[in-house]
Amino acid sequence: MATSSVVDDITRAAVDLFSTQGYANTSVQQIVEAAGVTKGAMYHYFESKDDLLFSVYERMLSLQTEHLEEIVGRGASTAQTLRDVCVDVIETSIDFLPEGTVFFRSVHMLSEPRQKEVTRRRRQYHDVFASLIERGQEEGLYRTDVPRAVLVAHFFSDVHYLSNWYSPEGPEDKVLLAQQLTDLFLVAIKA
Amino acid sequence: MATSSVVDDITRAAVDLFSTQGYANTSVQQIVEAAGVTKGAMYHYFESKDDLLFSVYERMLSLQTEHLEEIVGRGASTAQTLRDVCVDVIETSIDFLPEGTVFFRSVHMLSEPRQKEVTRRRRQYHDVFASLIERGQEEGLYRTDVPRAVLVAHFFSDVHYLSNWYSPEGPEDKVLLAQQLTDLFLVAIKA
DNA sequence: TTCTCGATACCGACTGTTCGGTATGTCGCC
DNA sequence: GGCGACATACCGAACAGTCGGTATCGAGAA
Repeated sequence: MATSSVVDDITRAAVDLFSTQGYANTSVQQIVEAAGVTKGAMYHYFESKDDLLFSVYERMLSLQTEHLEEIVGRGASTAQTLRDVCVDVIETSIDFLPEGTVFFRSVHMLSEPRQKEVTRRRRQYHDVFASLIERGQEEGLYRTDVPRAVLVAHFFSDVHYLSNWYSPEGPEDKVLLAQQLTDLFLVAIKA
Repeated sequence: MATSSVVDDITRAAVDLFSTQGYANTSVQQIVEAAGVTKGAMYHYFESKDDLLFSVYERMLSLQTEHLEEIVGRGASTAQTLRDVCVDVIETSIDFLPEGTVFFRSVHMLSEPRQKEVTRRRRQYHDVFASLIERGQEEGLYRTDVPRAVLVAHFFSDVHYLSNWYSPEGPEDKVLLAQQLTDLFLVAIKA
């Protein structure tokens, strides 16, 4: 289909501009010009500028949830599963660094219902993560002197912060970094 | 001075609105109405909306830099100094939670020069922090198998992320949380 | 094969409104 | 009488979204 190309072009341009200029500072006109299409085309495929932003999140959230389910589904040990989940979410966050930038900067610009939806989806992810830690705690693997919510937040803070300092052109390698951050986390929560 | 009250009222209203609605979604009109003053008053004390945002950062950055210098100036051991710095920055970040929200969400909305200035100031802080870790590494206290930049980012990610999940009304106590997060960090970087 | 018709995929000038910023004025105080 | 501290009406630009159009195409009737 030729349509998918148009949609992709628009999405790509939007992510690019949103991540460098911010959502509010980017006009629809800029996006369509960068994508090489017209406003009419954009409003044919997207309901609103808001909708465009949401679609960026949609894609990321779906992908990460998918990965999570796949990894948990493997049925490995708790320790191995948690490690794999950590590494994966860090790696995919690096793969989608611009999306992450947009995400953390501009979720609050979404309309109420959409913001709720995003929050709901993220919480689902966090809940699975938290239950993994809980299982590990029951197995005596992880410390219990710090509230689980703090442990979870402690991990996701790294993921969140990536878009604020990591540069693919920098010295850090993606795979290595994912292992290092995961290791820092796992060492910290060890019983 | 009565003026300081007006300035404070405006700043308070701005932080409040910026943190709940975002910078771009908050009009100058809303701010002055919430502060109980007029546009004229605001533009008498602030150059622009941008200036208003910057002043919020100014205050936070100055305070944290001040604290940092005081703590380092005490001349305690490296381990103790680092611990104190960590606890302090977490605690003050909690004290200035709305400011933090605004900060991390809207720095990119600042004008180029001001953004540069903010980045410069933050880097200064990070550099002092990094040199503390370096000193600790030389003393054999902290691990050296992970790049220092990663260790630094790992810590500041927690500080950064606070405004995304912590609620003063929630079950976590400020002082306790600061200790817990600091502990997680220090355990992770131990040699 | 040709012609029609509906539908999908766009096009781009236009509009209503919002909002940052300003110009001009007023009022009290030194 | 002039200066600092505001008040208020107003301006002009930017911008999201609209709307009346056109082009292309596939299916079915003739």
